[in-house]
Amino acid sequence: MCHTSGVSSERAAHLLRLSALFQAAPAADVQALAELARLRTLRRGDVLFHQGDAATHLYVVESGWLKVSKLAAHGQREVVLHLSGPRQMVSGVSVFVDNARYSASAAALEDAGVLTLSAEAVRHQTAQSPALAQAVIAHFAKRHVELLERFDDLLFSDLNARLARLLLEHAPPGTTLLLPTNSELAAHLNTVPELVSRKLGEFYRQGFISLERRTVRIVDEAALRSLGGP
Amino acid sequence: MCHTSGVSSERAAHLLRLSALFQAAPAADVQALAELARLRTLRRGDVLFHQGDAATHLYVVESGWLKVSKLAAHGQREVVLHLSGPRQMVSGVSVFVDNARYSASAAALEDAGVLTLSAEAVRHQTAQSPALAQAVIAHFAKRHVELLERFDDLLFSDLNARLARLLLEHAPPGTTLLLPTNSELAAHLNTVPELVSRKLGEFYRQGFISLERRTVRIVDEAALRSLGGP
DNA sequence: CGCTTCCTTGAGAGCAGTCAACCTTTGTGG
DNA sequence: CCACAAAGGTTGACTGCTCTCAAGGAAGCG
Repeated sequence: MCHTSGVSSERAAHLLRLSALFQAAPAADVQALAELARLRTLRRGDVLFHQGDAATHLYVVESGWLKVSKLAAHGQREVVLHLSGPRQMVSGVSVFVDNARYSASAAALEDAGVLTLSAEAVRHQTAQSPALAQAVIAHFAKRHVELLERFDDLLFSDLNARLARLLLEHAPPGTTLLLPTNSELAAHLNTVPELVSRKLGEFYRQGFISLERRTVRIVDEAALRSLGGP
Repeated sequence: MCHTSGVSSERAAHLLRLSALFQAAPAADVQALAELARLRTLRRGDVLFHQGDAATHLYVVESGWLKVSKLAAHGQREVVLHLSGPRQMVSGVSVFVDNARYSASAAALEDAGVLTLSAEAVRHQTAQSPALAQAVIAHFAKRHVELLERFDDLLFSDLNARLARLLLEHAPPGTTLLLPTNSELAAHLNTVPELVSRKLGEFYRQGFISLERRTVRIVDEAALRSLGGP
């Protein structure tokens, strides 16, 4: 599935210092963490951790993209909470809760490399370094606000609105976008692939977007905005 | 609407030290905050802050209960995110985001008293006191996990399951519970009062609960659990 | 070319939401 | 004590959105 290897502490320190979370922390603190870091390689589709697993590690993406998602109990339903790219932290939250389990799953969207840090080490370093603690607080606060926005999005909007907003965000008028699979879109919109297909078709027929193969371009921005607004 | 008054710093310090957030912090740090604290009195229904207001203050509940909820854009729809009672913090998150606005609203469920602390002062003290920073991190992490559980609840369960779980949680078998209004229940379940009425009626007719006036008691625990489980 | 995967489309079912009417309870003032 | 009003609760009929199932078509890859 995936592979863990040692990594020079200089390289790890370099990566950590670039990360959003650790860039504010003193070099010495980062160095201490870096010595303990390992680099793990993921292939597209590999799962970094499953929802419910004991939260033992914190990860920093080095390359590639991960998706963090929640899975419905029995069904196949999946909702994407967040995408994490280079320099971003994954699973920061669970690590700071006692005896926590991951409350979501993380998987690689493409081949990726992640630095793994043990929860214990991170907590210890954070307790030592006020600057690092500040950075963690700022990160959590930001993530929390993002999550609340997602709440609004998923609870108060119908599918037309969610899809319209997704298109406006990812394919700003004037640009073009190669769509991922309908399944992946569905996971972002909290729906099923069939509905994505239908709605895209409707938008096309109504002249809101142009659609060629899987390439989409916004034609009628105003229409999409009015769908996304209310 | 509501009333702000000075409060002796000894009393404020005492309250703060009892709060979940500040109990781990050094006395000197708490004292500094307490000098700046004011006590605000709310009457049932008063709104402490509205979603979208600039996030200028952090609040610690002294007495009474507040509900933190999100409101749908135009409609009347409301979803309760969290209830905060004595010693609990309200709006901790927004205060640590730059130029943030409250991402939810807070209102008093009953007459209440809250200590108000300026965002600036809290951020400053947190930067000074590592122990306080640790407490903030632990609090945020816990809140984040709670929010993700709410996600599951609202996105992956139908109304029967949500109501069943709410009943099991608030009226453990053997105990009895006086229900709030259907509107309030609806806000917890992300639905409308009519549906709450209907579902409670169904549960009663099926013999899952006993219902007299507004007093409910669980009769068939297994049935409710099986509704809440899948 | 055949396999697999994904996309598309139709038909139908179910849950949730809306609207409107009516009923119950509560509290107030005459 | 009654009359009344206001707030909340209940119920029925109806609509609409989303999901499911199933069949068939297009695209990518060996």
